[in-house]
Amino acid sequence: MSYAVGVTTTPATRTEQVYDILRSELLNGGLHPGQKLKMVELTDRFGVSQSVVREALTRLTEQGLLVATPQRGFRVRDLSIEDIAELTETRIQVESLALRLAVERGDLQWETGILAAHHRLERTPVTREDGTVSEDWAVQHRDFHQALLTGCGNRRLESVVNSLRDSSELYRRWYWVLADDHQRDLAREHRQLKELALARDAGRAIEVLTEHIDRAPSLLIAYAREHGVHGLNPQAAPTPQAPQAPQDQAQPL
Amino acid sequence: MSYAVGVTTTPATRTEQVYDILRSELLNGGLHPGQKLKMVELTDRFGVSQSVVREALTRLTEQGLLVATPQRGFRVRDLSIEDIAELTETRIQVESLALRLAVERGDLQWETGILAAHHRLERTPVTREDGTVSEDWAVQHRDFHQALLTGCGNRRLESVVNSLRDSSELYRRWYWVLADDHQRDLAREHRQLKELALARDAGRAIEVLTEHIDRAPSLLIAYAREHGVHGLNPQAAPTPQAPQAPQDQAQPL
DNA sequence: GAGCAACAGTTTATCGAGATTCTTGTCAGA
DNA sequence: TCTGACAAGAATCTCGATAAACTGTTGCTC
Repeated sequence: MSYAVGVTTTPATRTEQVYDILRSELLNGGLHPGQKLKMVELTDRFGVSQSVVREALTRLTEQGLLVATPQRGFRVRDLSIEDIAELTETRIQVESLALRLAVERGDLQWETGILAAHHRLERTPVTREDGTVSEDWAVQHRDFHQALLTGCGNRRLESVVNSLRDSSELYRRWYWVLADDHQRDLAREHRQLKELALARDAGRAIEVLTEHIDRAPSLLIAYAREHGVHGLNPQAAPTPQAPQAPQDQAQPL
Repeated sequence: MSYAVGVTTTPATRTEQVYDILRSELLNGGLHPGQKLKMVELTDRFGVSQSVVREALTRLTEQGLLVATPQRGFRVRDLSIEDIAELTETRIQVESLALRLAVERGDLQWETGILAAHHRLERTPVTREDGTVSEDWAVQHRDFHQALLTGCGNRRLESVVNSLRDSSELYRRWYWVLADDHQRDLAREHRQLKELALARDAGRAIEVLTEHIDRAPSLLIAYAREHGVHGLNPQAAPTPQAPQAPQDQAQPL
């Protein structure tokens, strides 16, 4: 899935390249909730035409990562406590479902995949030297959770789970910054998940997964209650490590 | 939701108009699984530029209703037994979940909504004079099921359910034609759903809903097993009532 | 007759500009 | 000081054309 490091298959179309970059910036917290995405900026930055950027933004909009208003352009989806709560509830329910099916149906290949993904995750440092979350870790993390569920043998269900997880990623930076949670032992949670899945203990695996998913959003909601809802407004928030989009790394395609 | 009949708010952009039309044709079975969507045809038909059609198609692709291949255009998603099975399983699981939450949490407004939607559904004839399924009924049907679930108070979950249901709609015509099922008493199923929901009997409501969702796909799968998998290939199938896209109704915007 | 290469016709991806619509800032009047 | 109208500026949506890629056919070689 992400082994092939040196192969770097160049995407066929420019739209896809722009889409990939924008998407990864969104999921890695490079863009603020509510932030406006300006056409000219993006076309300049990528050195492509409007059509290309527009299609990329349209796709991200359809995924629920952006919001489009006719004649008024695109912006990053807004944060709100209600949405975080609903999103989290949905994720917990649907992902538990998928995990149960996976534990029931998973075969040898599934087991092996979990072991491999967990090993890679374990050996990838969470943060970089400068303290920001490593993109590499984010990839391994995603892969591990995907490996857990892939045994369910239902691609539709998997894709629902993935799409919900992506939506949560939009908020990850804000979990990390606003509700920073130093006691958390992420590695332990992942180890438990791996072991319970392999032991085919669906019940306890779901318990751990629920706690795993719920922890960050719960803290974020608690933070917001404490500091007033406006604590969730990124502009007003105690602006964290380099929240600007890395637009200085601009490089034409 | 669909009360306002005379208001016909003209969509702001041309893209949206084209998108709406195409989407409704897809969901009402106006287009074959696997069918190619040609640019020139569509631009001619709607009297708009390529950009407009392209954006509409891109959005439908992102929803999983179409499939896009770089340099090779767009086509309607293919039918396959595996996909129908997976889609149905996912729908049953997720929709049951939402129904359980709705029954637990629904308030007076929810109850009223179910009654109203059911009444409208009951009074709308299923088929038109010529035997095809009425689009109006399809709308009322959708609204009724949405009313059932809206009590769950979770918009994310609702939107997952809706998106899965839309995907199933893609296949509805083929259920109808290939596995035509004359013994079925749809009205009774809906009445039961309404009554069990209002009686707050989540368990039995879910039983009925599961059967309701599962019936058509089960029959279709059985049909395919009997006639060979190629029975699912619309081109090869005993071509039903007017399977052509209604492209003669072309009218520029 | 099978396989391959070149060619013409068709279709898609991308571009840059024009027509519309929104946003912002200024100014007059209450 | 505040409200509302107006105009300049900026951004979006849509268009039609060009460049690039694909498809199918023909003719050639073995």
